[in-house]
Amino acid sequence: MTLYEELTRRGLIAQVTNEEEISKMINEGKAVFYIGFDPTADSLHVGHFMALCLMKRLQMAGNRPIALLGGGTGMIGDPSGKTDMRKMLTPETIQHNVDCFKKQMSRFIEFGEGKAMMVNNADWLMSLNYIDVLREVGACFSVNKMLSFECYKQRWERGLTFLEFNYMIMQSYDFYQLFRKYGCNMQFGGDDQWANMLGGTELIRKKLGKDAHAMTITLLTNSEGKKMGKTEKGAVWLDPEKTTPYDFFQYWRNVEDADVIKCMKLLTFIPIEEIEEMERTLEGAQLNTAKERLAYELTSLVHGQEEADKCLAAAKALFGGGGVSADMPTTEIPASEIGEGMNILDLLVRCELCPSKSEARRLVTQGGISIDDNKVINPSALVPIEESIIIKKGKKVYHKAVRI
RNA sequence: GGAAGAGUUCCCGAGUGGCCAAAGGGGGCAGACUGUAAAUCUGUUGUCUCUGACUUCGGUGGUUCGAAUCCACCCUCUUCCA
Repeated sequence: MTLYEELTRRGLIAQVTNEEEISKMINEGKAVFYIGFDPTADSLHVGHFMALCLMKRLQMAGNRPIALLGGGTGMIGDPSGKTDMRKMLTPETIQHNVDCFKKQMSRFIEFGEGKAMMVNNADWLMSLNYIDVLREVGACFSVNKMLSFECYKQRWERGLTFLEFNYMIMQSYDFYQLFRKYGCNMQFGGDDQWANMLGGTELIRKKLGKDAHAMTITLLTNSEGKKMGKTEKGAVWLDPEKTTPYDFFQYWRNVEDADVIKCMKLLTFIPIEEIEEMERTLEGAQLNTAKERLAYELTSLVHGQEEADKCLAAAKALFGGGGVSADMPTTEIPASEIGEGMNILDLLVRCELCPSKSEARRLVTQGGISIDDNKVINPSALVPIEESIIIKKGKKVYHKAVRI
C-alpha cells in the first residue's frame, strides 16, 4: 500500500489540487512540503497534532517537511471560517507562543540537518515594505475573487477588517517565499486553509510560472459536525500543564460511539487494516475497548507510554473496581485547616471542585457528592480527614484530599 | 462626518415603574436509565452567614416611596448615507 493510498483510506485527505502529481511525489519521497502553525495560544492542540502526524508520516516516507511558525501571520489573525474577529495578540504574546510551539513540536518531529526544518515567517514578513508588497504581490490578487470565497462568508454578518482580509495574501506570500528559498512545492494544512493555500499556488504560478500543490486534511469533527478537541473549558491541549494527561485520556475515552473509528483513523498510527477490522466487528458496548485503545494510543503519542500506562491504570481502578489510584488530582490541606473535620462545602471549594459554595451546596443536596464511596447529602456535614479521602463528584470526577 | 437602531445573567433572547434574581430556548452541572457512549426523562443553573439577606440588566449621575424599565451625559456595536 502506498502512502497516498493509506492517507486516503484513513480519510485524512480532504482536498487536493492535483491528485496524480501529489500522490506520485509523496509516494516517491520527493516532496518538500510545509505546514503553517499560527501561534494563537501557548500550547498546541489536537488540530495541530493531526498536522504533525501527517508531517511524520510523510517524513517517514522520505519527504522533507518544513514547519512554519507564524510569527508574522500571527500578527494579523486568520479570519477563515471564523465567526468573530480575533483578538489581536501583542508581539510579546506571539513571541512567547512561538517559543512554546517550538518546544512542543520538537517532541513529535525531528528537526535538524537533513531532517525537518523549522522556519518563522516573521523573518521575512516583518520587514516588508507596504508599497513594495502592494506592487509585487497585491497586483496578483483579485478583490472580486477574494470576496467570493466561502471562508469569509460567515464574516459578512459581523464584519471583516482590512487587516484580516490581508491574511490570505500573507499566507500566499509565505508559500511563494518557501518555494523560492527551499524549493518547497507543496503545502498542507487544515481544510479551512484551502482558500489561503490556493492563493499561494496561484501566486507562484503568476510570479514564477511554476506549479506548486496544496492538499488539505480533514477537520476533526464529530458525528454532529462540531469540531472535536474542544470542551466547555476550552481546547484539549497537548501541554500537560494545561490539560492533564488524565483529562486528555478521559476526553478520548469518552468520545461518542459514532466517532471512535474515525478518530482512530485520523489520529493514531494503528495500522489501517486493524482499524477496519474493528470497524467491521465491534458493536455496542464492545466499542468501549476501541475507546480505551484510542485513548491509550493518543496519550502515549502525546505524553509518552509511561503516562499512558498510568492513565489507563487509573481509569481501570476508578471505573472498574472502585479501587484507589495513586495518580489522581490531589489537594493537600494542612491539619490546622481541617481540625476535627472540614465543612463539606468548604472542602469542595478548597479542592476546586466547585467555584462557589452555592454551587457546592446545590451539588451536595442533589446527591452528586460522595466521600470514600458514601453519599453526602447534608450541606452542613463535617468531613473528618484522618489521612486522605477520595471525593467523587458526579460519576467521573475523582479527587483526593490529603491531610498534611 | 450625517441619520436610524441596539447593548439584559455562560450564549441567544423576552421584559418598557412595584407581582423581577428577571420568561423561553441553548449550553453547563447533578439525578434516573446505561457501556465512563448517545438518546430520553427529572432537578438545578448570581452570591452568601440560604425558609432570610445582599449584589446584578453597557457606564456615570438624576427623577421616584420604589428603576432592567423614566431623564441627562458618556462609552461600545450594528445598519443606511458619505
